[in-house]
Amino acid sequence: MRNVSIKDIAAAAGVSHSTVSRALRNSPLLKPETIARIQKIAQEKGYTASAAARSLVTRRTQTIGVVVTTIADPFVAEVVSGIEEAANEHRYSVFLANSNAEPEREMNVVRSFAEHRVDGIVVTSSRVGALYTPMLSSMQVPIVLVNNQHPGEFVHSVMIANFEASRQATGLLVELGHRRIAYLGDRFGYQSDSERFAGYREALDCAGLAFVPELVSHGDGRPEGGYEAMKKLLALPDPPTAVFCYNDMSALGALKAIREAGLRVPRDISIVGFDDLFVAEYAEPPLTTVRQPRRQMGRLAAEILLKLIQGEQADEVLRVPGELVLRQSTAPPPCPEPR
Amino acid sequence: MRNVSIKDIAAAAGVSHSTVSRALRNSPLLKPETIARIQKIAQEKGYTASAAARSLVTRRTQTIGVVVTTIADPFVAEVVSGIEEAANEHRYSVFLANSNAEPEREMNVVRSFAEHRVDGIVVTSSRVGALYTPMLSSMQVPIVLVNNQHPGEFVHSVMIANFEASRQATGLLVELGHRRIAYLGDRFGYQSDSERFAGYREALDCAGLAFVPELVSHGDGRPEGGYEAMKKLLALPDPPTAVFCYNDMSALGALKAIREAGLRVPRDISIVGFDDLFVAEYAEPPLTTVRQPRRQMGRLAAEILLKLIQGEQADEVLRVPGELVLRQSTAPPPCPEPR
DNA sequence: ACGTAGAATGGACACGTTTGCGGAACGTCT
DNA sequence: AGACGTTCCGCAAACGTGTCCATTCTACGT
Repeated sequence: MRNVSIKDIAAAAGVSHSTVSRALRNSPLLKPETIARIQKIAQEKGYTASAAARSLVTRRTQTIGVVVTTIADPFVAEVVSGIEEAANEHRYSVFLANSNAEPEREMNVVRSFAEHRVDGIVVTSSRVGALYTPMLSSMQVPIVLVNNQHPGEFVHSVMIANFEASRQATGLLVELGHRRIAYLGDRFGYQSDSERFAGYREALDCAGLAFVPELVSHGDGRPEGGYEAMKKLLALPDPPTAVFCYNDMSALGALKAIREAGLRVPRDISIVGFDDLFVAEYAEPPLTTVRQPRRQMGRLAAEILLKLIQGEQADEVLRVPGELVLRQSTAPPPCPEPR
Repeated sequence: MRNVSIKDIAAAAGVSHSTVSRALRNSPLLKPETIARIQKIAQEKGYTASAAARSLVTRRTQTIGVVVTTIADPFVAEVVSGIEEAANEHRYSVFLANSNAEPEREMNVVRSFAEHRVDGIVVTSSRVGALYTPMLSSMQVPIVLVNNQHPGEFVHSVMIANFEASRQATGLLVELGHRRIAYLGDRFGYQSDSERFAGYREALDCAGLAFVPELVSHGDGRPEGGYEAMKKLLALPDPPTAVFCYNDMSALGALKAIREAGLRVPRDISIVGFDDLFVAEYAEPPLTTVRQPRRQMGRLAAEILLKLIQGEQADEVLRVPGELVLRQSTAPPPCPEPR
């Protein structure tokens, strides 16, 4: 059964289809009673405009594409939630595509977005494939990145203020009295890792603490990597009394390593994470960490994108502040053993 | 700058646009060299077909709509990941829409899907608003539900085999030697709760254990509710030695309540969850739970939907088995206090 | 050389919408 | 009464593609 079109309504109302079109868009060219009459008929017939036909002539699809490495990543999911929310408020719909960081899927994503003529794109994947960058930008639409590790050739992005947040987090450990503070980083050379590391260094400097290279260990951003990296730190002759971790996932692994070593958090060692993933709250002990306003970041990215679509100016790199969330994985350092 | 169309290519190749259309679709009506020549030109000009124009005439959009309450729910996100994956393999794109369980947004979702003429819909939200059910079904497209609590008027759905999984999980506790096994359920009357409860009852019956009403307590499916419900159980004169929880979220709350009561898991009390959320693995202790093959369920839902779109038959209610994952929150009951 | 079957291609319309332009109806002013 | 300005509406073209039908071209058999 065909969908009812503007012409069917025109026939029913005894007017031309142009008039119907205008009536449905509340054109001031029509007299109010005509508008009301036509809208009533449209309502009765259960009319729904065809986005395809409309966008064919308006050259706007009211649609944005969102690429993610995988929506199964809770971090990404919340960002997308914010994007979708903001888009919806502006009557935009979102196409979701997972790239899985696979070149083939990345091609599919580009093709799909191009064919559907999305008005703009938000990329929420830490890594964008090299070959895929030029393809994305070749399709003449605005693009906004969220927390991207290689913003390189793109202009617009929304990012967490890594440096400041990291300095603040490390600062907390300093204030608690720690003097041997380790940095458990990420080994992939991401921009966020170097920024967080820089914040860590800065906090040490401010406190007049010397930087000790042995106190830096690298994981892989996941619990397994954090676990191994923490074991190395624990094996030092003089282990740290506090560890600032690149992210919560690493911190989870670190917690496990510490537990297995028979030590207690925060009594023996303090741990600070980064992200405030849901699990941070339910770790044992609940993790002190830096909250990233993920949903908000998604909203902002969408709003910047929508501005760009309207042809307006928008922030090029927007830094949003993190928030230090105090839980129970941080405490003053243990008293030196009495001797 | 306009996108290059089929006509531009026709002009460049000195043929009619119909020929180009055929060439791009590898029609056997054209001779191979013409096809090759035209495809080459299309390639050079960076041609991308317009999905809008195409779907206007084919009456197919190669698009499916996915409604979720919120993509920020990790459970949902993984299901969606599976849906998107399967859809992509069949060259379908997905529209993602969050309903947030708000009537207004639900209306928006329906409008948006209707206007975009999606070929089918997957609903991954535990609750579908009453008013919104008829709207969805009014738009003449196939619909598949995933783990929906009120499948009511819809025909097709994919669900976890609650009863069997729950019986098995409770059975584990029985085998470990527990005799006072509690059920920490959900209070909203969801179908999954009653099915899981039924499985629990069945396992008790099989083991010849009497059902004790006091050993049933209700949370709200979230940690807070689980926490409160567990406190009630702990306050009993003769508390349970094991608890089977409606889901992992409730179990997390239960773990917290137990910790606060100064008891240890699993030494004093065993806990089993349901879902195998990511956090289950990193809870303290790591949680024994029932894994739901979320991604797989998403894939299946998409595949059923795609079959329906092709006009084929498909399973009406597909039950997928859960998998009991043994971790460290379960052990034999404590020895009775020596006296 | 000519008719013809079959292969290859073009013409035209349709899909559903928006919009510039022109025209009819109506009222107002001189 | 005629000129003119408004108000309201219809006509037609356009967006990019698919496809039926008609037409041209090619090659073949006689």
